[in-house]
Order: sequence, then C-alpha cells, then structure tokens
Amino acid sequence: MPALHPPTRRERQREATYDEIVRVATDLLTEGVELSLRAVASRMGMTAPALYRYVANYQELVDLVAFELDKAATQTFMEAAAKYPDDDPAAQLCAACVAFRRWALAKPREFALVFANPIGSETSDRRDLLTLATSGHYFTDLLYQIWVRYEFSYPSLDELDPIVRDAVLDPLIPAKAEHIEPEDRGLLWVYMRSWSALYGVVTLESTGHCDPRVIQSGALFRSTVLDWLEPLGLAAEADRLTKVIDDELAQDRPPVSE
Amino acid sequence: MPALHPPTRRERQREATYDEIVRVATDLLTEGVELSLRAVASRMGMTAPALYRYVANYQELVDLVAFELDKAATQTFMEAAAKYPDDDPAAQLCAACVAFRRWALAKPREFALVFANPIGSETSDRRDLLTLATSGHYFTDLLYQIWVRYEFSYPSLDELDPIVRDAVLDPLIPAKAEHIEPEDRGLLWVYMRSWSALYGVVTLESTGHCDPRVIQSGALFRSTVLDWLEPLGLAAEADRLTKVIDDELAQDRPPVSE
DNA sequence: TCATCTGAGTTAACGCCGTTAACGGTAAAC
DNA sequence: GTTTACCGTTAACGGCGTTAACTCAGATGA
Repeated sequence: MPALHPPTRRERQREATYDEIVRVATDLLTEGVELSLRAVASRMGMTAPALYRYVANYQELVDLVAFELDKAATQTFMEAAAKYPDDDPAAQLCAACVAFRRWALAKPREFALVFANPIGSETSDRRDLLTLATSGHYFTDLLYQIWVRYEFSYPSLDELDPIVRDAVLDPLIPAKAEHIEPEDRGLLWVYMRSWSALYGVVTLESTGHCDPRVIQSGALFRSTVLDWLEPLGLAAEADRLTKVIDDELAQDRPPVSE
Repeated sequence: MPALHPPTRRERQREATYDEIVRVATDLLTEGVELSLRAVASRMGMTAPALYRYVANYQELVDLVAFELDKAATQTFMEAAAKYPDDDPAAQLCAACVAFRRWALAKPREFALVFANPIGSETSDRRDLLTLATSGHYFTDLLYQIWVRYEFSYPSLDELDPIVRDAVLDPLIPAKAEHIEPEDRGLLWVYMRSWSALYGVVTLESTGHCDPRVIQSGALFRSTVLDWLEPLGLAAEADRLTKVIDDELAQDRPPVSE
C-alpha cells in the first residue's frame, strides 16, 4: 500500500540509506570480502551499531542481500534468454538454465547464499522473502509459456497427493501462479520436479561436490536438462534445443587450444 | 604405511587426544552447539591454542567432523537397508535412500556441513577427504550390486564425453570402483546422474527451499526415486519397491490421526 | 645418570565479529 | 519556540580464530 502523503524528506533519506546498505553489502560480497555489519558500515563511513536502525540483525542483512543477488542473477538469466525470440520460450528456458549454471559456477559464494542458505521451518519473514524470489517467478513463467505453447501433460488435481494439492493451490514457493487456473495447478508440480532436478546438478557443481572434470565438461548438467525436454512436451524440438544448450555451454568454455 | 616400530606411549597418547577432539566436536554439533575451537577445547579441559598441535586450523576441524558425520550417517543408512536381505540390493537401495533423506531432514545442520560445504577447486586435502566419503562408497556399491543382478544398461566408454571418460576411468569422487572393469565404468556415469537427482531433492528439502507441505508429504522425494527405478533396470520390480519406499517413508510420518 | 631436546600444553595478546546500552545532536512536529 | 522522534555516535561485553612466547614433563642420547 502506497503512502497517502508523498514521502517526506526524512523518509526519502532513510530509504536512500537503506538502499545503500544493501547495495554496499552486495558489492562487498561480490568483491570476495566476507560480509559483516562492520565492513558494510565502515565502507559507508558509519559505525556498525548504526545499521541496527535499519536491519534487525546480521541474518536479516544476509537475507536482504540474498534477495538482491537473486534479482541481479535473474537479470542475467533474462539477458541470456533474450537472444532468442519471445515466442520461443523453450529456447529461452534452455538459455536461462545454462545462464543459471554459469552464474552458480562463477559465483559459488553468492549461489550458496541464495540457494543453499538454510531456512528454518519457522514461519518467519525469511520464508516470505523466499516466496518473492525473482528467479522462481521467472522460471515458473517460462514453464507456463511453454505449456501454453506445447501443452505438455501434467497431473490433475486428484492425481496429486492431497497435501501437495493444497500446496499447489496456495503456493508458498516463489511462483507466478495467480493467473494459472486451479485445474491447471498440476503445472506447479511439474515445475517443482524439474526445478529439483536442475537444482540438484547445479548445486552439486557449484559447491564442488563433484569431479572437477565432470563440471568442466558440463555433461552432467547437459544430460539433466535434456532429460527434461520430453516431460515438457519438447521431444519434437529436441535437436534444435540441444543445439541451443550446446551453444550456450560453449560460451562457458571458450575454445582454448589446450 | 604402518609404523615400523610399535607406537610409543607418546604416540598413543597423541592419537587418543586427536580422536577425542573429533569426537567432542561431533558431539557438540549434534547437541546443537555452534562448532568452535574454543568450545571443543574447553569441553576437553584444554585451551583453544592447544588444538593447533592437532589441527592446522578451524576449517580442518570442520572437515574432520564432516567426514565423521558422514561415516555415522552411513551407518544409519546401512541399518535401514539391513531390514532387507543382502540378495535384494534394490530394496536395500530404496531403504538407504529414504534413510538418507530422513537423516538430512532430522539433522539439517549436519547435512549442510557434509553435503553443502563448499569445496574449492584447489587440489587440497579437502578433496582427498571428500573422495573417501563413506556414504559415496556405500551407494556406489549398492548400485554395483544392482547392476550385477539386473544388468541395466549403461553408456559404453566411447559414448561418453572424453572428459567424463577420464573421470570415470580414474574417479576423483567417493566411489568403490577399483573392482569395476574399465569397460563397465559407464556404471559410474549412471551413479553420478542418479546421485545428482537424489542430492537435488534431498538438499532442497533439507535446506528448506521448498514448500513445507511438500516436504511433509514426501511426494517430491518419492517421485524422484521412482523415476530412477526404470533406468536401473528395476521396472519389473516397481510395485514391490514402491511399497518398500512407502513403508520406509511411513516410518518418518508416524500415523497421526490429524 | 645426567644433560639435552622434543613437544604438548599454558598465558597473553591481536584483530576481528555481532550486539547492547547510554548518550548527543539535528531535524521534524506541534 | 519548545518538544519529540530519530539517526548517529562512543564505550563496552563476550565471543571468535589465530599467533607468539613461554613452561615444563617426558623421551632421548652420551
């Protein structure tokens, strides 16, 4: 809800400082500096306790930064996808997935912060922020567009586990779902399943719990994505999309002679 | 290489202290206490700097604990599998997978430490320790037994990406592979792929990056495991194994009326 | 046996960290 | 013009990993 009166000078100042905090914190992390309240404050020419006027504690700062990093990362996914026309959501999804992996490998610290940051089951603000995650919205939207176009099959509501049914009808995960008819909410189940697969490889690769050569080759990631073409009704497009994926992956491994 | 002479008194003392450090550290983590050199030392009636006679730094302690936790967790996987006969590796694998998930959900901190702990690409001792991970050995062995019995198909060496071929011929991941013939090393590829899928759901659930209701229902995990029965040549056994999985999952959700 | 040396432990200290409490000053509010 | 609310300060607490200098018992070697 927007403020009734235009923001006063104090309010604008406050918001500016708040934004600067998040921006500086994000910058620090990007520069490889360990994130800390003191570091953020000192770079802003302030002292650490002052930050408590803006964030409740350290964890809240981390969560804000995570949200911001996710937003920035999603921007890069969108840029990668923009190389393909908007009426080709399948190619866009492939490009976005590769971009997601690219980001996770290039910035493992950021990736861990955003996607491996443990979230307690507490019904906290942390969950709320997670539900807003930009990347989740972006990927669900791409999946939805693919469905509109290719009409892949998805489980009907009564095929779903009752608990899952509740979950897809009133989703608590980041998903652009309001415009999806209740009967079509089985789509979200497909989303969760495919996201889990993508998340698996990428986390494995990003955290390094994987043979480095397998990471370098990109084969594990490639196979995983290819396996999901069929369930998404893209079997007929497999050759074309494989090329899209390989093109994007080639970009990560510049043609070195040796 | 074993010592030529029997261990002297000093050596035995030293080893005992070393073991106590790892044990105490593991205990602390299990009790929910934040792991720190000072906490470990003080519980042992020592001061923190003394620990530097045994571990190079904090990270090394963490890695040792991670290794130990992995070993202990694998023990629970084996116990869960032991409910099924040794000549039924398929049921044992299903039970072990559910036990893996059970452990990850019950001890998210420990799980994160062992399986989401970032490992740099540095060719460090950390990698070496990872390569020895007990759980990896256990799961590859189960997969191998399933192959012996059901002879599911796997890629031949020349079907594999050349880089991946090197990786499966001389694996750097935790895997019991020495006894697998080079021609059959495509098995390890199947292992990596299936492990990546399992890892994905379980990490998603354990870290909480998932709708809590989906976790509670276990449906995402269940579907993922079921999808892997066919590639492992277990399609004919699907009904039986589904029951195994559901039985094991039911154990996690005790029959509450409401 | 006695001198020597090794090494496991100590204390003290440094520089970080998150966080709280008490206080000052400035800008908004009445 | 006075009061109030708020943004920032300094000081301090307890914790962390880590290093340096030292002590002292136990093994070692002549």
